[in-house]
Amino acid sequence: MLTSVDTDVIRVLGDPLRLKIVTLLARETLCTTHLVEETGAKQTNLSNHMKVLREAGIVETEPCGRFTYYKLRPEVLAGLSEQFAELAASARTAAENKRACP
Amino acid sequence: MLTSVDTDVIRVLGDPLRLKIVTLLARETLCTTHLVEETGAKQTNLSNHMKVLREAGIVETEPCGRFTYYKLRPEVLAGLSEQFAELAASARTAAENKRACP
DNA sequence: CTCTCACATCACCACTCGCTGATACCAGCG
DNA sequence: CGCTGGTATCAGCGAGTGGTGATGTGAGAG
Repeated sequence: MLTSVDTDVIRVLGDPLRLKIVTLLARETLCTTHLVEETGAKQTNLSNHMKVLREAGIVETEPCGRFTYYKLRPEVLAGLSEQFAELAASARTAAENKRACP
Repeated sequence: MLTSVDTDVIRVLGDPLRLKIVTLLARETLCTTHLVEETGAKQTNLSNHMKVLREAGIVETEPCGRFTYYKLRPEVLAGLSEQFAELAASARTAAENKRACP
């Protein structure tokens, strides 16, 4: 089926700041301090968003001394990409499948 | 670049009902009445969501007598898919790019 | 013409969500 | 130890958002 896209991950990525975090993490593994510098957001706010990303399974944490490093889980993004690709492919063939007026 | 993902489309697709609508429209072109039947939502609510989808450029309208047919724009979904694929690909190579602790 | 039906818009309520400040926790350093 | 710095959690506030009922509009049927 092509309905298996769960909205939780999409909703989480729908926030501009979180998407920026994901974009940054797509380049390199970073800890909260780096993210605070890069995004300009408050530490509390960042930590909050990181919790959301963690609970959505989008990022993984890796403690390193006092620091906490975050890295992306590519499978999640790849899965999203594939599901959107399926929808797009299905949509291309569905243009002429017009259900009759009731 | 891989930062060009605009969150508007993602946010719009982050709603369960809207994603269901998109999934249905990926199969066939439907009008509001059909969508009301399929989703069980109120007509007003549906119309509201369709407006959001329309303004996000995800669907197109096609009047047919008294009925209004909606169909997906596959390019938008394909673009999303590609951008997520880029992020995933970048994330795979970024695992060992760990910035030094400050 | 008038009535009906499909659809859109408006106004309102309730709720959720993001942001913030205060605070607690934990690891290393002296 | 006690202190410092990095992180997580908590409570609260304000703004944005989804759902709903009432109402408007426009095209076909009779």
